[in-house]
Amino acid sequence: MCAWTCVNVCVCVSIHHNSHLVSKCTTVVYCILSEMTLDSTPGDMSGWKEVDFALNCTYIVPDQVADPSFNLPKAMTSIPRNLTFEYKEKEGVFSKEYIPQGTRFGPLQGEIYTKDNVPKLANRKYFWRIYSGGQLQHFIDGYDVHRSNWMRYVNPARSLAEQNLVACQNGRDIYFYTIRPVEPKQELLVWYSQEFAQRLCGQQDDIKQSECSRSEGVKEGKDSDAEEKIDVEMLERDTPPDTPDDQIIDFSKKDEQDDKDPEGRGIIPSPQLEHREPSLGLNHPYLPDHYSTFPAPHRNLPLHLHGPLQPSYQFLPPYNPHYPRLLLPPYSPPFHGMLSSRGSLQYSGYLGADGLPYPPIGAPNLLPVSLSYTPSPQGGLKELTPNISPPRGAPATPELSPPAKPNSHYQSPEQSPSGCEEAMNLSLATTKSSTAPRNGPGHKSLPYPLKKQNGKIKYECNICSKTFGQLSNLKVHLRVHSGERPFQCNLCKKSFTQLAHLQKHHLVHTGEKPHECQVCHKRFSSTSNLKTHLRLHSGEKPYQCKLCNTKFTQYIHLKLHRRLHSSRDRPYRCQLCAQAFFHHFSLCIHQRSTCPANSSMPANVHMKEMVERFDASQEADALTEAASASQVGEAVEHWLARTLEGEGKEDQKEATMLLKALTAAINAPLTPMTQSAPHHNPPLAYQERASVVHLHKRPSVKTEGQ
DNA sequence: CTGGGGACGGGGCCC
DNA sequence: CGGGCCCCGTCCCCA
Repeated sequence: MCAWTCVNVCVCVSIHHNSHLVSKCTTVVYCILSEMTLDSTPGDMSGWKEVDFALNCTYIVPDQVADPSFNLPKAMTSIPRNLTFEYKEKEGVFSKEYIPQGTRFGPLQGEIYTKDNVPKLANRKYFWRIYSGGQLQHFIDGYDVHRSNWMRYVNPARSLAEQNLVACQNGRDIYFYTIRPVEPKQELLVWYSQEFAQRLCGQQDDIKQSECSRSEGVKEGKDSDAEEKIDVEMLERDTPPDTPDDQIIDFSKKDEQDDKDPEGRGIIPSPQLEHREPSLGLNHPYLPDHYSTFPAPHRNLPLHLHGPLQPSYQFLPPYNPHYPRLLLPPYSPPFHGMLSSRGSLQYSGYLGADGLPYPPIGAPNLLPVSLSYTPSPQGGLKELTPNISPPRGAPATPELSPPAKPNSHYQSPEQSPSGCEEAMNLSLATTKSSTAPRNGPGHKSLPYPLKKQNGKIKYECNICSKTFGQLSNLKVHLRVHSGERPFQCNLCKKSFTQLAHLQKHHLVHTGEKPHECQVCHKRFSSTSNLKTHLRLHSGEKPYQCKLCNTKFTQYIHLKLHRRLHSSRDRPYRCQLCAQAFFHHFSLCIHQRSTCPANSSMPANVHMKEMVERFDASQEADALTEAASASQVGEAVEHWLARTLEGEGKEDQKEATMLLKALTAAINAPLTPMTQSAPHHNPPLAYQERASVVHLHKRPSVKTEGQ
């Protein structure tokens, strides 16, 4: 923070065109600098207010202003040039280049709702609360990608270590400030400022007004209390328990409440909710351990709902003792921190990723010159609900199918970024007015440049990094992210990303079933469905539950079936990794042999699966909890023998080895690390986590996770 | 709860 | 470069 304030002195004047801000900034900076120099213990920062962030920020990065004719959601086009959307575990916002500490992004944009005019069916996942005079004044709703800006995509930080942004309310706007330098390709992860959290806590925990901030303290309001309850209820509906198998990255899971499209039948994927968290539960630094006892799907919610809308947030302390450390990162030496990781880097001479010099980030005259087409990463279909199924009578596209050129909303060649060979980054991308030379084939109709690999163009999606063999495939794929659905059914107004889908859909209306089963002569509208049907004749059941070996002809049936296993109470939960078991001895085996949190043991996924399967077996059920190690060992042996009947020699050989390991684990003493007492009858912190590894590698049978 | 059918989404690839 | 076709996968609905 010292560094931050120091640089403020140097840079503010040169950057901010707003003289008012400059003068204020300088004044405040000197004050803080002095204070910090005298006493730099982290505790000193506890008094930092949002106004301090506002006054001390050094760089202001405005949103990109996109040409509205591009018809792309503002949430995508507004992203500043030094940021980009990327898809890792999920979609997020990443830095493209070094961003110094003390950089301000924002303000957050979105639909404004007062308490009274929040639509009943509003999706509150992106709600931000704006307070004024201690009262909740309105919400900013980032749900609509056309009204919100890129900030809606910034993921919440799950730990102090990864947090690099802090959210502050300044005036009636929300800004994100970098609280540490952000390295290139690092994800931006935000958490509330202390004050912000306080306000939210105040709402939730009835914190006394006097404990809240001087200027923006929050008064507990009964209205908002009621509102919280509603929110939580909605949340419960919004996030149905997931299937136990977190190994399956399934972005097509449905968010049943909110994602109903206007047609009321199709449900839009909600990747935001899915699989955000590692299964082993990273504890948020602000939250005590109980936090992890809440179902994972809740923890997966966006930042805004981690707030008072969730019970878990109750544990957020109004003043977090850790927080000041954020402001004084240990690696940020006084006076140099801001540029420390860049050595002698000077902003005046800063070279962009494109190798071209450009003025300091955030200078007002530095509005991006490019429309970096960064389609909504998580946007996918979800945020584009209005486009997907436009309200009747107001079709997004004419009632012809297809109504428009599929790529009509992409940039025209004239608008497209430069495609010159070296210009593979967005920094050189140009706007509509650009006269930069066009690139070779495949570039001109894409709104972003493509990379080259060994001289060949790599058709890579800039959102999810999927690569394609042909440009046309990539273009079609991009609709998944942009939400573009150019093919609309003129009968029911449903729209589709591909003409073939529309054509298939038409069969719904015509009743045509072109595919016939040669066995029973039943007819089907699709080959897929015919194929599924044929399994009934062949007896093929490719989907097998690894816990009880029940097989199914359809994957969805296996998924439904698995819930039965996970819904049973598993009272014995590992306190290290949160995996739960039906039996105490299974927990013991787990802790001695397969607990992933026990770093002293090499990860053995086969063993892990064995333990899970045995735990769910009838042999395990038959044992008493007081069973001796030898009795457990005997049961394991019996279970293995039964399970492996008819298995191949290889499997048996492998199983024998595993049995030995398992038996050894039963008899092994607990390592010090795993000696936590079994957790009896806890609320299940996590749903069962199924393994993706298949003990018996039979290609014809797909067990869970396959 | 299981099983079967219907519908749709997405990607590969050929023309 | 886009259309067309095919395939795989997933989910919903209902019996």
